[in-house]
Order: sequence, then C-alpha cells, then structure tokens
Amino acid sequence: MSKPPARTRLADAAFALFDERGYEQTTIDDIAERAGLGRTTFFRHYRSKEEVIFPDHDRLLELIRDRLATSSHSTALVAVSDAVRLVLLHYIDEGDLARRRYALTSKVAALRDREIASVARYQRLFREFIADWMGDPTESASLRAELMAASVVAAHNHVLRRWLRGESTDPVAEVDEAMREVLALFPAPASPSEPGAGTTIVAFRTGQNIDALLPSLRRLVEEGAKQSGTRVT
Amino acid sequence: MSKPPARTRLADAAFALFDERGYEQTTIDDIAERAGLGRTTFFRHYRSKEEVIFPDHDRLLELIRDRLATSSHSTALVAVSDAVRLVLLHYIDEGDLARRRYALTSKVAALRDREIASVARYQRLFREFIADWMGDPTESASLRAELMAASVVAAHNHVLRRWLRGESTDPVAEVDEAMREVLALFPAPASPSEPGAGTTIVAFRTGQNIDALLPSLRRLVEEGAKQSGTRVT
DNA sequence: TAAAATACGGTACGCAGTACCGCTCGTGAG
DNA sequence: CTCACGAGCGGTACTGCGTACCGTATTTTA
Repeated sequence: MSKPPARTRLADAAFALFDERGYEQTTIDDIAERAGLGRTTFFRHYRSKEEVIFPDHDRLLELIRDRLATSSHSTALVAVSDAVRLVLLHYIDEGDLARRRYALTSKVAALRDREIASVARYQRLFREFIADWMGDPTESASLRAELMAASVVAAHNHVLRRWLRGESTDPVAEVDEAMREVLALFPAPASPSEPGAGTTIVAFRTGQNIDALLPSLRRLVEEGAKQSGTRVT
Repeated sequence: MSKPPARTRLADAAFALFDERGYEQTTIDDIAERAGLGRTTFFRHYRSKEEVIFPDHDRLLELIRDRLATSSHSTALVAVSDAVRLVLLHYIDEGDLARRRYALTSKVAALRDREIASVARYQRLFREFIADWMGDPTESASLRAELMAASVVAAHNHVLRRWLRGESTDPVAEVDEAMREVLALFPAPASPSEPGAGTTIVAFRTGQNIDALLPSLRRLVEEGAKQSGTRVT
C-alpha cells in the first residue's frame, strides 16, 4: 500500500482522464479528485493544465543549451545536429508516454500549438548558436543560420514523428541519416589548416541543365575560395 | 461625428490600451469600455482577445491554399516560393499595424506562441503541397519535402522580421533573393523533355576537402541521373 | 523540546470565454 | 400604417483556469 508521490499520482490521473473523456472535457478538479488530492496541490506541482503533459520541456531546453555551450565540434551544424539527437533520445526514453502525448497533441489544437511553440524555442536556440559560431554579421550569413536551424529542426521532427507513429524501428539511425542530408545541404567551408585540404579537381556528368546546378556550385566554390584563396576557373 | 464600425473601434481601443498598459494588463472589459461598447459585442466580432491582434490569419491561410491549388509552376518549390511572397506582401500592406503587432509579440510570450503556431500552419500547408506534388511516397522524398517547407518558411520569416524591425527598405527584393538561396539548396531535377538539357560536363577547383563536397555532389548526380539516365563517372 | 521547513487543503478572487435572453432599431410586405 | 422579422447590441449568469493568501499537519533540524 505504498503511496507514489503526489506529482506522479497527478500525472497518472490526468492521463487516465484525458484518455477517458478527452483533454478539454477534463477539469483540474477532476484530476485532483481522481488523484485524491486538492486542487491547490495540482498547481503546486504543475503550473498549468498543459504542463502535466509537457513536464520537462524547460529542463530539456537547458540541457541542450549546456550541451551547445560545452560543445567542441568542427562546425556549428555538426554541434547542433549532435545536440538535437539528445532531444530525440529524450523522447525515445519516455517511450509510451511520448506516444500518448503525441496522440493528445494530434487531437487537441491547443496542445499542438504548445508543442510547436516549444520546438520553436529549440530552433531559436540553434539559430543563435549557429549565428554566434559563424561570427559573421552579414545578412547572408544570418539567413544561412536561420535556414540551418530550421532544417535541423525539421529533420528531427520528421524522424521523431515517424517514430511516434510507429513507422520507425531505428529512429537513431534515421536521425543520423537525416542529419547527413542536412549537412549535405550546407557544405562546410574548409578549414585552411587542415592537412590534405588542397586544391581538388572534380568532374562529373549529369543530365541536369547547367543552370539548375549553377547556384549550388557557385555557393560551394565561393565558400571554398573565401577560406583558401583558390581561383575558380 | 461619424461613427466607425464597431469592429474597427474595438481594434483601435485594444491597440491603444495594449500600448498604454501592456497586453496582459488590459482586460476585455477595458477594451469594450474604451470603445463605448459592451463586452458581449467584443466577442461578437473577435473570438478571443488574441484574435483582435491576428484578425485575418485564417483568411490569409485560405488565400495561400487557393493560390497553391491554382498554381502552375515548373516545380513545387517555385510555386511555394511564389505563394509565400503573398504572405510577405500582406504584412507589408498592413504597414504600421504589422509593426505594432510585432512589438507586442516580441514582449508577450503568449502572443509569440500564437504567431508561431500560425506560421506552422503555413509550413504544414507547404509541406503537404510539396509532398503531393512530388508524388513520391518514399521516406527520403518525405524528408525532402519537410526540409523544403521549413526552409521556405524560415527564409520568409527572416526577411519579414528584418522588415518589421526596420532593417530592410526593399523586403520584396530581399525575399526574392532569399528564395533564390533556398532554391539553390534544393536543385530541381531536370525535366527530360526540356530542350538543351543534355549531358553537361562541369569541372571546378576548390580548396575544400573532397569529402566535404561529396554528399552534395552525390545528391546532385543521383537526382540528375534518375531522370535522364546519364552515368556517373 | 522548540522551532522551522515542507507539504497539503480551503477560500476567495480576477479574468477569459460561452450561453442565453431581452432590447432596439431599421426595413420591407401586407 | 403596421406588423413581422432580422441584425446588431447590451446584460446576466455560468464554467473553468490560474493566482493569492491563509491555516494546518507532519517532518526535520537546531
């Protein structure tokens, strides 16, 4: 007859009632009553009705912030890709709880919006990190940081949702693959000190119209040249 | 002594009070009183306190949906880039109102979250459009659609926020440039029927490590080859 | 053992949003 | 002219979230 801590009992009661009646049909009084506690106690453990569903978003965000702060990766994008994996692992760690939450956010617009707002905070964190890391205050670099952050988050969400829907058996491998895709979108400028990073000649044939390729090539070449001083022929 | 319509008076009163006391310090009773109307009338014109700030997000979303539905562009990404420009133009059209809203969303977390949720709806619309357009149900294509939609939205937001902050004098030109950046990230597969789209040989020199380039090149070549049957050497 | 910290319950309040009812103008049909 | 009807507005009352404050019991620490 041991008593689980109040916080746990409240969460259990809440999810049970959400499953039975739905989120909006459940009041906080209902939850407290089912948990055998007072209404005041609920708010002592959770700031709002929504927070019982997203209990540790703040904590996770801080975790990611620390991870980035102490990160020592070769490029900003790799550091962010690495950090975002922590988020995925956190969800996977929650297991069934994450799936129940997904079921709720799929049905209740208010919860979906809340989830989206949380994700946006990660994206903002990433964007600021990348921008700081690049140290380049130009408008072009700023846009690039924005695109990078958005892509990483989108890739993560894509894999996460697949896993939440039960469409993925190995989400960690998938997120690695997805991050490779993102890294491929944003080729890293070469570090000049790196040995073996000399001039390289690449030739390939393609059926694509040259115009379709040009912007990508120009971008690659420009960024390589900016760092190493090679000439574009 | 002409009387503006109630809806307008309510909006004016609301923004005036938000400026004076802040959003959270203003109650709906305050707004109705200042407008010389009853509280009931407020809710007859606006579903919530937030909606007086975002009055026509739904309408704009439908506008974009229609635009996409009747779009006849060469690629999905171009169609979406075109549609997203409508959003930017809408904001620019609002002029000072958009800037006042931005000032509010910058300060009030609840409003920022709401704004983000609205943006996410555009992104979802774009993602679905792109996925449908590609018609390719593979996981890779799905991720690609996700990345495209996220990038277009991120680029738009970037330009929009610059304009809202008064950092941009020609946002339309900027969004066009930003969209070119996004298009460059996702090279379009060549249409085989297009004349002049034969085999092209490209050679260039770069200071980058070949490994850094390889994923990008592979992606370009694969997609070109898939369509036109050229061989990669 | 006294005091202080911790955890819980209860009451009361402010405000958002909903439901419902009643009033007053038009405006057009008979 | 009058009656009916619909549109726009106001008022009252209610539910429910979230906050503030106070009182009480149990445990911990000095």
